[in-house]
Amino acid sequence: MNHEWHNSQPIYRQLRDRVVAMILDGVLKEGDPLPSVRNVAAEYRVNPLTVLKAYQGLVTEQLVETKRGLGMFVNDGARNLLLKGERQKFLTEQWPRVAATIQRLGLTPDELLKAAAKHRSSSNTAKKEH
Amino acid sequence: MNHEWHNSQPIYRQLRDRVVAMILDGVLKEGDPLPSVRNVAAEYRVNPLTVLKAYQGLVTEQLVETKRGLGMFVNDGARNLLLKGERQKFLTEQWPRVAATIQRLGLTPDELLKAAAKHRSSSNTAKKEH
Amino acid sequence: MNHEWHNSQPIYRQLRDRVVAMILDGVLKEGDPLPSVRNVAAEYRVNPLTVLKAYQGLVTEQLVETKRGLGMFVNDGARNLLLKGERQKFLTEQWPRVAATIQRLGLTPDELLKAAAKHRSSSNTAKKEH
Amino acid sequence: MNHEWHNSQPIYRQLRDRVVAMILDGVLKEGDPLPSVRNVAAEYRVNPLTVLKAYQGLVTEQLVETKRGLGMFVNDGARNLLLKGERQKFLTEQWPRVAATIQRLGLTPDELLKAAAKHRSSSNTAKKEH
DNA sequence: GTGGTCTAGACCACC
DNA sequence: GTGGTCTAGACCACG
Repeated sequence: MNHEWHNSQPIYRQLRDRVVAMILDGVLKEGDPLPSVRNVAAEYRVNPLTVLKAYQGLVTEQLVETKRGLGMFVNDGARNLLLKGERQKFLTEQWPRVAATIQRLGLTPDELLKAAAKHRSSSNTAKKEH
Repeated sequence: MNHEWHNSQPIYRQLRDRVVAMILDGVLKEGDPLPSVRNVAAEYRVNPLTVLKAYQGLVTEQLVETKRGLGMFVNDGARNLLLKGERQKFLTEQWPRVAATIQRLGLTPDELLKAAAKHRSSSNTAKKEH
Repeated sequence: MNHEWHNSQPIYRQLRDRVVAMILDGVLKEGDPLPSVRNVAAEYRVNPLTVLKAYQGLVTEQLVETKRGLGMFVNDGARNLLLKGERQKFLTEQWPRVAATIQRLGLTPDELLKAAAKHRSSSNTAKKEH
Repeated sequence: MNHEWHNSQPIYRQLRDRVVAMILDGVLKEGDPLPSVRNVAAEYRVNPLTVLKAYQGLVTEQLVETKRGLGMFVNDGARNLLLKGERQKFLTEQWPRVAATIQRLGLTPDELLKAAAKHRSSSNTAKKEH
């Protein structure tokens, strides 16, 4: 499988978002171990330091904790914390601008739904088993 | 009036988007001159070079054309070009990720509309006359 | 008729080149009056000062001279002066870079001739009577 | 080695053309990294911003792509893209005027070839190994 | 180490 | 008055 980066965002940010998505989607449950830095680095052909930086961000967000010698694990309550924090951030920071753009471009709900559906298919390769 | 920058995006990008919005909203019509680099720089208390960079981006996007010694002017067809290009870009690049987030956070259309409405009020100060 | 400016070069330069071309082509003979500043400005929808600047350049090049109250006239020997000076300038300044580009792009004499022929047709509107 | 600027064109434009030439000549192959902004700036004794401007132009031309923290790299297909684009641009924009001048000055192919040959010798210092 | 953004200030060409 | 180019120097984010 080939991994693609949208270069608009730093890689470590994209890695962080990826993990967050996995938690929200229930792919990673509380108590589960995160995939090891080395593995991720190898699979995504990225510098291990970059992965580490992403993971450490998650620690300061209190979403995961590290057990020395064992690895990093999803914290209890991580999912709820995320649901609260991310909703807030999304609704106040991201959504307003997106909504303005939608209106400005005169996009109909129909077009939006169609576009969303089309792109969803390309991203469910790794998601099948939950 | 006070101008605020959301520091996530570079200023010149925000300036560019501002002009694009004015064209899409019909505030700037085709053939109209853009506010001069110096004026914008003074009003927004920004370095002229930064404004220039934004404007030159618009030139390479063929939205704007410069007449030597006179200033920069909105090109014919700029609005249509924008409507086509920006819709395309938005639907394929920005929207899919936003839609995924919405679904992941379990946000309802109701919440979205409410949030959009709340933030719209803060931005219609200067827009009254068309 | 519509006049178009290639904005890569300043207008006054293009005006100057236009007159030079007319002299070289024999459209303007020695002793002939140059079209009046006012007329040119009106026809080309350009600021008269811009035309004046072009004409004054020709004076310092000793190609034309001004007779107060009468206008500006092509000097004796202007054509020969041009043939010498322009050839020299063209062969040392312009041509070497053009030749390099031609070689780099692998353009054949055939393609060049065809392209030249195609564009010649668009410019002989004003040239018919000599 | 001493680097000279022909002051008729802005430096950043000359830098851009230099890179384009290197791609066309095969000195820079697809996937190769461009010399770093800082290095070029130092070597040519130019402000880094100027080099950056040249490079960013290449990015918007899609000839080059930047990898965060690593540098800028020649895109796949850059050479072909150039061959198509530059030929087109040259034949329609530059060549017609040059051809007109040649004809006007009554220059013979012989004179042109001689002039081209003379200037070629001054520029093949660094090109030997491919 | 890489590129990216911004500032302050100078100078130029053009209209 | 307009935009355009360049410099010098600072600071930042990224890998």
